[in-house]
Amino acid sequence: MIKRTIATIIRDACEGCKKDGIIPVNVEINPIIEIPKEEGHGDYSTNIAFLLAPVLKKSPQETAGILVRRMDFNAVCDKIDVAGKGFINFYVKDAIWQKLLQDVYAEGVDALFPETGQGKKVLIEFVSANPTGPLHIGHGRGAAVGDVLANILSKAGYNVTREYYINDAGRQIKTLGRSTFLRWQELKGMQVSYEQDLYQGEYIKDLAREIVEKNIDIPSGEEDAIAFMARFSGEVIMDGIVKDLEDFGVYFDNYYKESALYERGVIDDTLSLLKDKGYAYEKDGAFWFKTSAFEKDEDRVLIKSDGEKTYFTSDIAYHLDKFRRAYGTLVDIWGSDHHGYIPRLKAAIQALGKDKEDLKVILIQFVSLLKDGKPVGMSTRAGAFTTLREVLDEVGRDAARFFFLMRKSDAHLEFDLDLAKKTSNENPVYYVQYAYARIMSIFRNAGDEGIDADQLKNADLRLLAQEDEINLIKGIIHFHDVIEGCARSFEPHRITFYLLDLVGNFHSYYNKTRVLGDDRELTLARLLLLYMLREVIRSGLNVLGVSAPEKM
RNA sequence: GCGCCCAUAGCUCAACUGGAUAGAGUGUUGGACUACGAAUCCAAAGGUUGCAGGUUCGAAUCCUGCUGGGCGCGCCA
Repeated sequence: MIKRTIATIIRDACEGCKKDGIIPVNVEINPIIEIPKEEGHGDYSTNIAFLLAPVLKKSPQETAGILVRRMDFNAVCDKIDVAGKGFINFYVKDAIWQKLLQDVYAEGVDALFPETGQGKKVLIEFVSANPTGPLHIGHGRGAAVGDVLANILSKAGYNVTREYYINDAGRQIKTLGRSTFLRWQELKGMQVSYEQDLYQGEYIKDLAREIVEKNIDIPSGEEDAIAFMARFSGEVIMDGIVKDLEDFGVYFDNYYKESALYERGVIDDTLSLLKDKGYAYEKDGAFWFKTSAFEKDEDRVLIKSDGEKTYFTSDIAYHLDKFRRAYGTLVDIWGSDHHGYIPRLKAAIQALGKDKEDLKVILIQFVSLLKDGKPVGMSTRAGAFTTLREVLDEVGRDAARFFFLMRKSDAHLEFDLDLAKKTSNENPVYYVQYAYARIMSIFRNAGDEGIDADQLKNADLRLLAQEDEINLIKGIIHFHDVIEGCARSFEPHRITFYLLDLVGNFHSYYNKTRVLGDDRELTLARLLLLYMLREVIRSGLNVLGVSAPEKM
C-alpha cells in the first residue's frame, strides 16, 4: 500500500538523477524497501544508496544525500533521514496512516488483501495419503499448511483448486487387501500367518469384522477375494479420511484417482510424449526416463521389465494432466522424507516442456508429540502412531490448526498437547482469540451506552494521536504486506506470528488506555480503531481456519 | 560413500530472503484489577547465532571445511 508510494518516491528521484546524467540511464533500479525492526528508524527504509554507491563511485552516505535531496516526499512523509552507513529512512505522516485507516474502514477489510494473483490458476495438491490407514498427525500438519496456503493464495487473487491424489493403483493397495483378507480368515477361525510387512493396525481387524458383521459377500477365489477386500478397505478408509479432514475444517475441490490416469489414457500419452521427445529409452528390458538430461540425478525406471509401470510414471502423468487442465502453478505438499524425489519430478516437468519453477514443492517436516513433557512415539509400522483424529479429539480444531502453523513448514514441530489443551494465558491460540472477544465485549458495552456501529463513520481519526494508536494503525495496514509475503514465499506460518504480534500490541494498549470515556469524539475514534483491529483479527483467523469467538 | 534439510537466550521458536544495537513466548525474579474481560499488562535478567575460515560497505542468512542431529540415495510407493 504505502510501500508502493515510497517506491515511487525513490524511483522518481533516480529518474531525476538519470535525466541530469548523475546516474547512467541503463542502470537498473531495484531497491529493497523494508520496515526497519528498530523503532527510531522510521516506518520504511531503503538500501538504494548501497546499490548505487559503486555506480556513482561515491560513499553510500554521499549517494544517499544526493538522492534524498531529490526526493519529493512532503505529501506522505514528515521527514526523510540518511542514517547509519547510508540507509534512507522514511517517516510517514500520522495523517497518512489515519487516512489509510479511514479508507480501509470505508472499503472493508478485504481491501487489505493484495491482488497479486490476478486470477491465475493454481493447483494445490496436499495430504494425498494412501487410503491404507487413518491420517496421522504428520498428515494433519500437511493438511493445515495446504489448506491455509490455499486460503491465502485465494485471498490474494489466485484461482485456487485443492486436490487430493488417491493412490489406488499401486502395490500398497494390494497389501491392504491382503491384510484385510488374512484378518478376515482369522475371524473365520482359520490358522493364518500374518506377515510382518502387512498393515499392523487394529483398524484392519475392524475392517474384517465389518465384513463379517454386515454379511458382505466375498468372491470365492482367493485372488478375487483379496481384490475385493482391497477395494472395500480402501473405500472405507478413504471415507474415514474425508471425515477426519472435514472435522479438521479441510475440504477438497477434487479427489483425483491414480486409476483414472490409466482409464483416461494419460499414462500412455505421457510415455509416448517422453519417448517422442527423446527423453525415454529402453535398457535391460526396462523403460527409463532420462532424469540426467535435466537434473543432477540418476535416470529412473518408468516401466519395469515385468511390464508394470512405476509410481513415478503415474506421477509424471498426473502432473501432465494438471498442466493440461491449464494450471500455471502447481504446488505439491509432501512429507520431507520425499525430498529426494524433487529432482526427478522437476526433471519430468521440464521434459513436458514446462519451467521447473512452475512446480513448487513444499516439504513438511515431522511432528513430534509431547505429552506430560515427554515425547510420544509414533511408528506407522507398529500401528502405534497418533492419529489426527486423536489429536483433534484432545485439543480441538482451533488449537490443532494454530499449532501446526506456528512453525515454518520445513522445520521440526514439537507439538505440546498439554499446552494446546490449556485454556490459559500460556496458550497462544487463546491469546489471539481473547483479544477478539475482548474487543467484542467493548462493543457490547458501547452499545449499552447508546453507541452503535453506525456512528463510527463520523469518527474524527485525527484524534488517534497516541504513539501506540498510530502503531496499531500501522499494524492493521501491514496485514496487506503480510499476506503478500505469505503468497510470495508460500509460507503460511507468517500469519500466526503477525497475529500474535498485533494482538500483543492491542493488549498492551488496552491496559493503558481507556476506550469508552466521557469524550464522545475520542471514544468514537478509538472504537473505529478497535473495529478495524477486530476485522483484521477475524480475517486473519479466518484464513487460518480458526474460529473467532465473541465470548469465551 | 554421495546428496538434501536443520543447529539462534535454560526450553520452544522468529528475524520481511544480504541490512542498522539478533527479537518473541515460556521459565526465573519483582510489580499492576473498588472504570471497558487479570485467558491481560509492566519491569528485570538471559547471546561469541554449533566451530574455523572466506566473499563485501554489511553475514544468523551466501561460499568452503569441520562437529553434532534428521532424512533420502529401489525395476518400492
